[in-house]
Amino acid sequence: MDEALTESDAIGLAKGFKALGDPTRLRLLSLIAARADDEVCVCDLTDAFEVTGPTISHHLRVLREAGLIDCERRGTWVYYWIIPSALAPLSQLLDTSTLDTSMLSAANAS
Amino acid sequence: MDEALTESDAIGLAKGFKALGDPTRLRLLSLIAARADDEVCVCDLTDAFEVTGPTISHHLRVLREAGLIDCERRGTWVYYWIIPSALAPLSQLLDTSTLDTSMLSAANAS
DNA sequence: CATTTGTTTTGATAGCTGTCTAGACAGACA
DNA sequence: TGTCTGTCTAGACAGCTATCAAAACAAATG
Repeated sequence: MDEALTESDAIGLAKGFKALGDPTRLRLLSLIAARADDEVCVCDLTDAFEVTGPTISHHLRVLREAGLIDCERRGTWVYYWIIPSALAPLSQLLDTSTLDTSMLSAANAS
Repeated sequence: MDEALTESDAIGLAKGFKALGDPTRLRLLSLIAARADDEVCVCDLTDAFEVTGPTISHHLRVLREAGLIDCERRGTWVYYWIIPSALAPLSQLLDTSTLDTSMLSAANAS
C-alpha cells in the first residue's frame, strides 16, 4: 500500500465536496455550467427553484467561498460562472480508473 | 443552453458529495482506496486518526449509507472496500472537459 | 431626488452533524 | 462458560446549516 491524502489536503478538498453536498447547489452549478455563454444571471437561477431569493443567494455564496464559482456585477444584474480548475482536482480524486495515483496527484496539486 | 440536473438526480448525487464533505471521511476513503488488496481492516484505519473509535465507526457508516463503500465481518475483524461504480458518476459530473454533457449522462445513470 | 427592480445581508429558528463517553454486541480462545 | 479484543450503537451536547421574512444595498430610470 502507498500513502494517501494528507490531513491538510483532505481539509481543502473536503471544502469543495461539502459545497457540492446539497441538491440546490448542485443544480445551481449545473445550470451555470450548462450555459452556452458560460455565465448566467441570478434572476434566471432564482426562477428555476422553489426556494426564496435569499436562499439562492446564500447557496451561491457557499459555492463562491468554496472557490467553485465566481461572479461579477454588470449594471443591475449579477452574473456567475464556473471555475473549471477548481472542479478538476475533485473530479480526479474520484476517478476510479486511476484511483490510488489520482489521490496522490490531487494532493500535490491542491 | 440545454437542460441540466433534475431535482431527483441532484438529490441522489448530493448524498454522495455530502458524504465526501468531511476531511476525516475523505482520508478514510483514500486509505481504503490505497490498499493494494482493495480492502482494509478497521483497526488499521483507527490508528491513522486522532479521533476515537466510535467516531471512525460513525464516518464509515456515513460512507456506507451513501453507497460509496461496503464492508464484511470476517472473524474478529471488519473489512471495508470501495465501490468504484458509485464514485464514477460523481467524478464524471465534475469532469470539466465535458462538463455540460456529463451532467446529462450522470443524471441518466443514477 | 424618489421610485422601482435585482441582489445581498441580517437575524431568527428548526434541524442536522461531528464528537465524545458509556455501554452493547460479536467472535476467538482458554 | 468466562474473558478478552475488535467493532458498533445509544445518548448527549456544542456547533453548524438551510430556510425564511425583513431590511439594506446597488443601479437604472422617471
